[in-house]
Amino acid sequence: MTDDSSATDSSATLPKAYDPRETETRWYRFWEQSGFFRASAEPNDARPTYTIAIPPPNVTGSLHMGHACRTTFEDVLIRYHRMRGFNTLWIPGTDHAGIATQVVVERKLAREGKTRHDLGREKFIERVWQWKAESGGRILEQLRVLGASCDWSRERFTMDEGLSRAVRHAFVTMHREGLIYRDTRLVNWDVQSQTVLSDLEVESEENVQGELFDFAYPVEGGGEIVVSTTRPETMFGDTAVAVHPDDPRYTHLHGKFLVHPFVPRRVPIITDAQLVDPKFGTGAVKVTPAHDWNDFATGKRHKLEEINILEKDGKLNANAGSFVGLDRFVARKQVKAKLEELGLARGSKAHLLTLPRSQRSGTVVEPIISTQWFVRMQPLAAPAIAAVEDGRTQIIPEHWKKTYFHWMREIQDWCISRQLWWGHPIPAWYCVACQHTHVALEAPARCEKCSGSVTQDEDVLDTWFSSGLWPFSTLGWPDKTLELDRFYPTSDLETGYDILFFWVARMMMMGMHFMGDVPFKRILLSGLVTDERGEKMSKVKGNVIDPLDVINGATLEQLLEKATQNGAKDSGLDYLRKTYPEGFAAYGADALRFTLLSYSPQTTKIALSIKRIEGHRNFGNKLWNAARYALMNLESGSARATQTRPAAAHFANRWILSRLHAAIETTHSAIEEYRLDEATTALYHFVWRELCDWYLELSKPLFASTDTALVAETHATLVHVLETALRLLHPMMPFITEEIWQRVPKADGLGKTIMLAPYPDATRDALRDAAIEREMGVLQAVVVAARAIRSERDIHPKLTLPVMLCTDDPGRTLLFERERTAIESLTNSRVSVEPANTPQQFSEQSVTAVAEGTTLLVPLKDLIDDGKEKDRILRQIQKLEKELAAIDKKLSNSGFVDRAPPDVVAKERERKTELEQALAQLRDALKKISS
RNA sequence: AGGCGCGUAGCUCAGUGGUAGAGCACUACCUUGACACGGUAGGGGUCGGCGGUUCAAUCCCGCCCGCGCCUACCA
Repeated sequence: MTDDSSATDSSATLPKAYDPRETETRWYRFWEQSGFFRASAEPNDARPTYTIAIPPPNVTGSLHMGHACRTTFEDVLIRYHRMRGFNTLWIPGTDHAGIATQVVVERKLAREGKTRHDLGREKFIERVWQWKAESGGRILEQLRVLGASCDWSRERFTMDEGLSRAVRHAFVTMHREGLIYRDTRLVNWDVQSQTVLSDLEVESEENVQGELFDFAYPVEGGGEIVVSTTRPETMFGDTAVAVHPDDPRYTHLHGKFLVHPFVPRRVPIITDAQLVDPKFGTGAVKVTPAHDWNDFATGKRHKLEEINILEKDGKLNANAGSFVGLDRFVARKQVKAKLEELGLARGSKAHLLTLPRSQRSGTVVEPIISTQWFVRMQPLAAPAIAAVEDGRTQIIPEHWKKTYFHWMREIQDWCISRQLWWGHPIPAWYCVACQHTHVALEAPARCEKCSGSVTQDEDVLDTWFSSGLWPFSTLGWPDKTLELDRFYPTSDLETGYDILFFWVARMMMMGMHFMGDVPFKRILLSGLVTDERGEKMSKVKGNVIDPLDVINGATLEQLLEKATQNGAKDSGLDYLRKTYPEGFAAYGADALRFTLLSYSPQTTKIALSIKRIEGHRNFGNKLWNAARYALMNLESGSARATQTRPAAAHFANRWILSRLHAAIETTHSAIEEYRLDEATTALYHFVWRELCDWYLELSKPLFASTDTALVAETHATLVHVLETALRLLHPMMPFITEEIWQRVPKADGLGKTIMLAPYPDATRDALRDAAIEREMGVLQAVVVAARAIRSERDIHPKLTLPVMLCTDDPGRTLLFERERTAIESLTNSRVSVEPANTPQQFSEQSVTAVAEGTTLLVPLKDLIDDGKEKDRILRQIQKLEKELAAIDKKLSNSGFVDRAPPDVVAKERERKTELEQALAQLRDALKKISS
């Protein structure tokens, strides 16, 4: 804590340092209560629309950096378009997040010593809704803290009535069209959550150190055949052993049978060239059709029996004989032991394998045979592929297109039923009497075939089924609404690349299918936010950075406490201690936003650095102080911001208007290209380096002038540039810009809020002036050179020095004479403009520097150390000689002169002349010292 | 195994076929009436390696090394 951070300066209207905490909530409340976020539903509103459907966060979740990142990006696009006069709609909402939410509630129940089965389905779902009521909406409050300007009046939830109706409608329609079907096949089973999973919900853990276990099956009538397996317990489901048809080792066994050592079963030896690689292991493969993907296919080829050996909880069932009731991993050990005992074990070796794990529970997924609902994907994928191919939807960055196409072209049918209780019930009913299946929007009273009674399918739909409809279900679909008509297709979708398949691809398919048009025109895929080491944030690692802690501040103790609560390991706590010994200051939402925006969208990893956030907090403070300076000076005049460029004649004023022009244009094109990182760089540079470092400094002597017209012009320029810069920055830093903007003196009728002010326009707000910029370049070079002399000589800033600017160039002479006061003010010197040959005539000892064809001469009789001065000049000479040599080499190369573009050659020649001139001047200076 | 991406200053990252950039960190000096969450001036890089194309390569192409991710397979 700095000692006087909250102190106020008596002479200024603003506190010395900007404190975001109180400001941010205050302005957000004002915006929301004023209805500024609302999209227009006016039937006659002719403005173009700009729409984003928010990626709905988990309703019971809380904000993480990934959300913060996307939300900020979306908010910038929304605010930018709103300021540009679009009818903008940002639809907020939440997802019911089936498994995730159910697991959380089950865990809470477990703490009471109960399971969901103790409660029963109805009571359990009540508990989930209760939990949703408690924690739901928290995450939306957190989006508000970030400044998200969503149209909250249109907030949706994937399980609310309207969206549930959309889900039923989609299911029934697709079923009628033959795109949804029910089938019995091998699926991924999560024994912990006790539900089936889609392929995408299975993650593979690579290079796990496992064991390849060999054992022998006795052959009927004598002999044996040895097989290898990583899952010995599955042998209860073995219904064949396969060998390669051409493998001579096993030819004599073709057609024979094996004796299962544990259960009364004859196991046939089959030949299969597809399954068996004779070079692997023993060349003989046990076949378990009910529990392995390849074996399932093999079983179908050979019409093998499919024997399920697992209960839903992963324990072995009655098919495992005396092993019944054992957990799969316990069974594995015992099977091996028993085989040893029987003398059938044939050794084992270490083996690297890939384990399929449930994305949710982390448990090893078991393939089992089960009856489930599926979506036929190929017919849906085709139009979604075409839409990206022909550019109706653009993917940014473009390289993700390949990944999208690859997945879409190899797409597998999607298992959409889940054995959960929390989710959309499947709108299917089965006749108790005749088993007939009814799929309908509402429950049928009785079976349409036999009039028997019906019961509803007990399963629910995969969460992603409802989120796939999000871009249009939130707009009222399946009804034909004004909103659908106006806002579909939406404009941009911003999300993490990790859910490209889960969500984005499915929205594309659903959108094309139901709306006949793409759901969004652009897909913007952002990277994953990691800690500063580039490691994925995880609760166990303890490296999770909560956006709210960054915004509101947190002590190290608070960070450690939170990490501990989340189950962080000691190494994680050490990391926190080491990396953030001081905790976080309250950097504010603006600083966090600006930082998240500053990372290139091309990158797949956003290694969030707190130092960078701090730097952007400092940037906000810089802006704040620029405003303090401006407001303080404006008090003495009557200048008002008008949102129209003032007529400026003076050098400094014209220069800043010219730089403003560049800043506006760069920001504009950067946003249009979704390069918000470039926009932040441009704005940072403009505000700090150009506005503060140069213009504000140049304005100081102007305000001291007695020329009242000049002072008035400078007032007008200053207030205009400040007000425009605020508007330019507003989408990225909404809070501080509003806070300052409200205090800027403005002409009447400029509105109540910066967020509805027009976005700056280079033509209206600024004026490019290339000649002035060139002059300023000369002035800056001379100033920098003079300052360097001071700095290298350790001359105290308070000491005013004489500086001679020696040149024969009439333009420069004029410039230096005209801007003498500016140069003097920027360098604390007394400037005189002299002829170019002055150094030769100057007999006193002096320090020399060369800039822009001008020799700077600073007579410093008492302050000069000849040796040091000589070294300094020599170093400068060496540097220039090196550059000159490189240019000479190029120019003496006929290939370059003949074949390079003429302007490039001309540029090199020009630079050569400059260098030669500068070198001559430096050598003169050197000679003078040496003599 | 295939695909994609990455490798640039101590750190985090931009970038370009024509003299290598930013922020932070670092060094020195400075509390000057906007700002020490600051100012001024500095130091620091054979742009992962090797070849090729080119007048010219950090950038384009090929190979290699290292890292990350995705998809598939693994008895």
